[in-house]
Amino acid sequence: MAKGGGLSIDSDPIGYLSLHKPIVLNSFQQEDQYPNCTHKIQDLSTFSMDRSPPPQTLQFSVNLNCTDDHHRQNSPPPPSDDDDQRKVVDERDFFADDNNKADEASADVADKMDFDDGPSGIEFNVNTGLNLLITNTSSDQSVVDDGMSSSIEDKRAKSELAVLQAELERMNAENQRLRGMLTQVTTNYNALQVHLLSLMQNQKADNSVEAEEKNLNNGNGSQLVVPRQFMDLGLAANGDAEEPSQSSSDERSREQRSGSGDNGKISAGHVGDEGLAFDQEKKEFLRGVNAGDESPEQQTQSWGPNKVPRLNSPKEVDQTEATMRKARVSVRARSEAPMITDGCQWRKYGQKMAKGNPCPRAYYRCTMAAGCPVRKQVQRCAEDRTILITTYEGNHNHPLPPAAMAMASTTSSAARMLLSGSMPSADGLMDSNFLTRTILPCSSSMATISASAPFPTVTLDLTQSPNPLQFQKPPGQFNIPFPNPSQNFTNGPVSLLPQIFGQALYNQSKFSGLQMSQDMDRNAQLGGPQSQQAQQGQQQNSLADTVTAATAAIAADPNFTAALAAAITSIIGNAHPSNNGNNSTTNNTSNASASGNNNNNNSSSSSKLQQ
DNA sequence: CGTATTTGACCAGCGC
DNA sequence: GCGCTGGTCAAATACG
Repeated sequence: MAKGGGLSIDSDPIGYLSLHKPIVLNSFQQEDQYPNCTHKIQDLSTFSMDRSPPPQTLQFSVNLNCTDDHHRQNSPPPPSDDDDQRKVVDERDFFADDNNKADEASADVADKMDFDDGPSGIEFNVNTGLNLLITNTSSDQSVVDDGMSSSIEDKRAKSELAVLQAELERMNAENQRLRGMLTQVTTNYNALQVHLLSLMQNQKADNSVEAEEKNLNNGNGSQLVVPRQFMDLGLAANGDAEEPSQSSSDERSREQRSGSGDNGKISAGHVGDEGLAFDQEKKEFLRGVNAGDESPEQQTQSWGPNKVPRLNSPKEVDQTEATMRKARVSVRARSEAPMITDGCQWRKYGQKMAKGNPCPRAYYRCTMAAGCPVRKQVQRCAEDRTILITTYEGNHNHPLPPAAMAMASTTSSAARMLLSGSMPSADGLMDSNFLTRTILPCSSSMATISASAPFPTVTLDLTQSPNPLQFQKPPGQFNIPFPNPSQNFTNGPVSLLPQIFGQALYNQSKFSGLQMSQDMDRNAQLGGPQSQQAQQGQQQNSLADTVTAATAAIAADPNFTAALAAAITSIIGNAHPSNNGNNSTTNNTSNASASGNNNNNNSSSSSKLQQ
């Protein structure tokens, strides 16, 4: 049996295809049966390759044009129209040394035969879709045996194979180019990160100088003092548990309601908490409540004599607190599950029907540690009930698992983003244009800041509605791109998000800039002379924190390398006026990312809460 | 029996 | 002051 033209596919260095094994394309019939057969390979240009780990698949189709009539006489009847399935020919058959096995393989190859009565005899086309299972071997020669021994056929086959090789080379070149782009993007990302850190460090230095100067000039910084609640939205998830704002007011009110004799429960709860500054602070507060020597408002004012200086006006304090303490972060995601998995343990403590929404709103509190003040509300969107709206409030007072740290970090950063953005404005409205221009130039509706609501809220929209105005978002908003924007979130992908940011949080500890940001938070909470300046610096840094968290998250996991490229490309592309930013890239990469990260960590979340 | 959930009641804030 | 609404409490209930 004569072999056809040789097919040699070099192993591509990039990994697109590693092919050394000889390929033997058996004819449909052996040549000794049909010596005059003039099979002509018409088309060998359509093929695709699979980059998945070995065994790899090379899939292409072969059109054979035969003018001889022997096939009509001996060939099987034409297949039905739907008989176009492509068969996978096992390597054992294709690369068999003896003809018998090759013949067996040949029976698997014939897929589609289109008969055509030509003027000079019978002519029919054989359109064969091959799905070759290829493994990496040491052989370096591939041979196509179409059953014909003529040199003409061999040459034709060779020419077609040359086309194939050329296509392979083209794809190799394209792969190289894509790799180069990825490298470039990664380099740019690193450069931006370094630049960001340097800017943040410079900012810190400037703030320190300014703080000293102001202290010298004014003697006190009370005029610009930020309420404690405002500063509590730090990176508590990093293990730096801080007393969140919500808990302060909540427990204050609770204490007020319960009276002085009902503090044991709360106090006991804090015994087991991490050794943190706010514990002493709260104990002092509880002591004050027990003593009953201060009204709630006075307690608020004197909340932290060692933390935050008293404000000039108690009314001013209350108004500021009322606005600031309730800063929230809302996450919108498509999910059939009643609650997204965020790594924390939650206990439901209430459910109410909210106005304007037929779906009830569920109230949860974190139960991972006694006295953890974090609350969250879960409610389905009235317009689209597949969308789950989860609103987080407060900071955890305990260490969190990575998955939980993720969401906590995200919400914390987002909240600080919100607060820092609203700070400079007297009416509580942030300069969204500034934020949009400077930090988040992309225009997709992924995150929204609403400072006009009674409580300033950051909304991270993971649903990416085709119409950003579908949910009537208020003015003053900017967006954060996520690598998985258009995914129809189920419980799986939703829970993936915390993993992303959780990993990012691990990396954050390596970033001096973020550490500096945390230091600023501590300074602010300690109410030291640099608190207000630190807060000012925080205004800039908090924005960068979130962006850094997102980008670091992607970079942290090799599986998200493609997502990194997509995300940054999206940002760059959206920043460019001529690019309106399509989602195809991010969609593809996100899918790959999701599939590459199978360790969907539901970890410590209460399974009951998922039902 | 311990824990989690449900659900009606209560409270605070806000607007009229 | 009254009503509305959001948020929380806590007794009752469900569940494992």
